[in-house]
Amino acid sequence: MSGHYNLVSWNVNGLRAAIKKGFLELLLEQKFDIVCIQETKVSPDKLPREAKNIPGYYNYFVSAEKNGYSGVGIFSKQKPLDLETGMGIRKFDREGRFLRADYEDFTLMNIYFPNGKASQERLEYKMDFYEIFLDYANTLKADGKKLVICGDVNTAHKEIDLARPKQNEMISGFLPEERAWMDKFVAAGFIDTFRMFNPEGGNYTWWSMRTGSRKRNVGWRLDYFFVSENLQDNVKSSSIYSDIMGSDHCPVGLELEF
DNA sequence: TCGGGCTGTAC
DNA sequence: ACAAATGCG
DNA sequence: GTACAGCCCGACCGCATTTGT
Repeated sequence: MSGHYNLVSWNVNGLRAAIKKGFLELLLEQKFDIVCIQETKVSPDKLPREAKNIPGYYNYFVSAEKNGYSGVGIFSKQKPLDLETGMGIRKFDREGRFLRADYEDFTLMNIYFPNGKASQERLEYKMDFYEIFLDYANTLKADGKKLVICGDVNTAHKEIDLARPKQNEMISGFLPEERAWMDKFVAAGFIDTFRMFNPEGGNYTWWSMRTGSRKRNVGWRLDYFFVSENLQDNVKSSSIYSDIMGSDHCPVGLELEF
């Protein structure tokens, strides 16, 4: 069995706006075998025709019940053997944050984890989502599945993962409890693939739009590719495409070799 | 995220 | 049809 | 009385939707 997969994950901050800024080029160049996107902010019936008719790709979407909110999607050259559109828990599934695609060589999960900044309630919702997801991933792992987990995790794991750690210790996205969950997730055997190759600070995937932070690189690393330990040897590279514009996040990438 | 305006403390 | 306000991040 | 560190607060951008005229 041998194969090569080039994957990319991108929080596009509104798919329709991203398309106007040239998002579809990423697909038309055919460089990636699988493209995972988050924050599509669109329901399937409002999705532009051209996004559904990209030569060479199957496409799958879930959306929130609330209009213009959340939503994730996958473009895939290979047709997955199976597709799941949620974790099976209504309070999470109604926000369109989870897609799972099963391939012969691995199981892919594309996730837009909740943002906890708005209120205490939303922080609790985020922490609940984290716990349920870890249970879900551990169950698949116990089955011997090879897991690839990507998306917007909405937490910077360590001090090295954001430009202003001290100022944000009490802000959702870098709270002790959020970071502790990421410790637990990693301890459970899920590998932050970017750190397999790059130990340096200054590598971020999100920059605030409000004060021109991106050109000064005042950012956070919120977007990740994780793999289960049984896939570690198949990881060929993991990257941050910080020069690709069109969203307040930039894409992250993973190359797998079987 | 960043600056202004306010407080308090140190010298 | 356009402008302003709102919700969310 | 001046200097400085620390805290609080508000404006800030962009997407999509809803509301108002």
